[in-house]
Amino acid sequence: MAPKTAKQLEKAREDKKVCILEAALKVFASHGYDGASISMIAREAKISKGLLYTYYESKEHLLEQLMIWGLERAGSTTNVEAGYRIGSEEEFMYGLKMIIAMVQQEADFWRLYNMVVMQPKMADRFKDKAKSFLEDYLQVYVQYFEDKKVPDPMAEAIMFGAVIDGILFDMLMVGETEYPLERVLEVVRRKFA
Amino acid sequence: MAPKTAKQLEKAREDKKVCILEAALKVFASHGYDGASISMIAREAKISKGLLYTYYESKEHLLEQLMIWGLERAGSTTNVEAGYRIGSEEEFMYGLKMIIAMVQQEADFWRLYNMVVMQPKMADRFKDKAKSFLEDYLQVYVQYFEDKKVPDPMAEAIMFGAVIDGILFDMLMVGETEYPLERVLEVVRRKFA
Amino acid sequence: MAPKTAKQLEKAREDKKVCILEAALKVFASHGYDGASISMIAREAKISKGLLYTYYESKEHLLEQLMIWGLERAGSTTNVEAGYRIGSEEEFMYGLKMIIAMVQQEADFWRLYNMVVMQPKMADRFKDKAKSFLEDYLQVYVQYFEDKKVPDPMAEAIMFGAVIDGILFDMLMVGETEYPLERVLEVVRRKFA
Amino acid sequence: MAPKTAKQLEKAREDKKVCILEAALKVFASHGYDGASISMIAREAKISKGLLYTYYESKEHLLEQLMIWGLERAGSTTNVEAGYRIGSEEEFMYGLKMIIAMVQQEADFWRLYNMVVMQPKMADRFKDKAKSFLEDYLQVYVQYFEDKKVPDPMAEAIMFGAVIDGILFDMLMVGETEYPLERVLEVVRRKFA
DNA sequence: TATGAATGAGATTTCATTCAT
DNA sequence: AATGAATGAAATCTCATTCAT
Repeated sequence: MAPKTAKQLEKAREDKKVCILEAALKVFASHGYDGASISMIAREAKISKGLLYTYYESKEHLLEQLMIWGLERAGSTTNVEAGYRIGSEEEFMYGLKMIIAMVQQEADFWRLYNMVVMQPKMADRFKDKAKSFLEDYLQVYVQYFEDKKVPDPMAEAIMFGAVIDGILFDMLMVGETEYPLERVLEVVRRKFA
Repeated sequence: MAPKTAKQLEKAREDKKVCILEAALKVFASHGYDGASISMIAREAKISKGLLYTYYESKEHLLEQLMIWGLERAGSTTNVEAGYRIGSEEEFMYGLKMIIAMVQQEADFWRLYNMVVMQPKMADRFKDKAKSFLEDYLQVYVQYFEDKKVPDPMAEAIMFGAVIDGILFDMLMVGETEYPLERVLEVVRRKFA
Repeated sequence: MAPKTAKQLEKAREDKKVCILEAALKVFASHGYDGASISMIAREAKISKGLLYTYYESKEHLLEQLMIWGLERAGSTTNVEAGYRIGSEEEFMYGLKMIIAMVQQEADFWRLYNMVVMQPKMADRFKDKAKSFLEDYLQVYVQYFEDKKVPDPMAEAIMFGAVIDGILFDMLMVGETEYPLERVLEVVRRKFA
Repeated sequence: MAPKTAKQLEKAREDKKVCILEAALKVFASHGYDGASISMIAREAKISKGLLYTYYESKEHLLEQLMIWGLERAGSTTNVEAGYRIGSEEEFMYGLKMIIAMVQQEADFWRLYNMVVMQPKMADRFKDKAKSFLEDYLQVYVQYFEDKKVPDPMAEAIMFGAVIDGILFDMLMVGETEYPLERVLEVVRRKFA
């Protein structure tokens, strides 16, 4: 049952690390970083506290890895990359819906992300990690608004970013089932697309 | 130190309570609810730990009073009340700037507010408190967009709310000095006013 | 309203001290010495904590005075004094009923007394206070049993003391309403009177 | 220090729990429940405060387990069970001496027991636990007195119970060395056996 | 006389982390 | 690799006592 080769061993370690990250995400998201305890996370991951420490050297380190992992997943889920170019209104709306779907799916991560960035001391430690993700994003939309010849494409893109952040924030806050997403997206289309 | 008359005593108590709230806000905002300790708050307020408990019966109660206090201040700072009606584009923009100024001034409170509402268990306990404040707000803008005859005034108002939330979120996150507020507000004017 | 003469003043102080003792008794009896707080006692006595300290210099001192006061009242309620002599079976039973009535009336005191004497450190401090009260008592019964020519009057008196203590203990424990006192006293009469 | 097999581990846990109970008993008995502190108990048990909480979830829970443990030991030490029947005066006196010996041996427990049952709030929580122990006891003596054809066997048994309680109370209070137990037991034999 | 704000020590409890097995 | 007992520091909270008014 136990993996034999070095490769299998490495794979098993990776799987366990992900399993721990998932447990940590669940617990951090519902109790906050400080409100969560290592015991809770270990219990959620169905391993002992001691073992957890062989994968992540401290609670702080675990949070850090969790943020990296979440942002990476966010980056790879949305197909926005540095070179990507939005070609049509349809593509614009499709991309928007993708982002929202991704946040809905990873609601725990984004709730945690929001909590973390609101704490200046914590935010500083993760700013770099979010930066490239956000900048790629912004650039794609600056390009889109330039193509549309709006007066101040950068400001337009920043404001569009605020729209997304605001919608997501409100949805995470009130619960997605109660939010009239379709109607709001229709307004977004009228204003931006 | 103890004033003589009952009135003065009551006044002194009130002052001290506000002093503690201010300290608590500062500490909660920068460390989060669970990350903040009563010791830190007492030190910030320059009183002993024990004394804090003659004013607020528990850490939880202190947070609750802080949320009430902050939302009340927010409600009284902005002149948005149930009956208010926005009459012109100038008034619309003025109101918007007021909100932003308020949040900038009370940045600590809004950072804390954001952290709290992201934690489902905590959010539930404060939903009622925020509800009337938010509903009054929404109603004023629904009215404004109705007057402007936009297709779906409710959705427009909700989306406009998301714009505000998004801008504020981004500003709280990156720090207000780095945020190109003027240019973004210009875009808002073009889109909504 | 305030008393003028030194005598009235002294009287007022005495009254207040008794009022505090009564409050302390109630609170100590239901929470135990360590489980009771000065705040609770002051609240029960409807005075401030500060004022309490002008009457009793410490919590310990308050307990001590309470024990003295209670034992004195017990001594004065029962008409058992050093010289007293029980003359008949009727007097014997009457005296027994008096003791029981007294403890029922002063149930709080005796509950507290029991708790205190079970703690070796505390008991030592109050042994002297209870001693004379108990010795007078014992002597009266030794005399009675001598008159009755029982084989070992001292042992008989000690055992009779145990009977009283046991009945009272059981009554304090189960609650007097549930205790079949009449029937038990009838047995006592058969055995001892 | 941590044994290997699950069985050994369970055994070690059980041993440690008993070790803690013994320490708690000692400290509770000499300082009372509220007067005793977790620090004192941990020090007595030679473990850290923190560890105590992996065995007992709270001070209250520790007391509860201590009462259960003590009553169980009392029940198993005396050979009085529901079906047992006292057949002779010798057996009667033997049983009595057994009870007294048990209480002498477990003096700390009974001192604590007495303190606890004197506090109405506490007593309520332990009444059920003591009930079956006491009822079995009572029943055995009711049977004995029925066999002896005394007028009111139930009252006789209850009074006999009071005798035992009284003797034990007095012994716990004055210290067993000073109590003329032999002579008093001789009186008991004359009256009841 | 009377108040209750204020303190500081200490209470109960939690938890990140270590380590023997 | 895996466990969870063990620790110690720190958290929340309580309370006897003092003191300015």
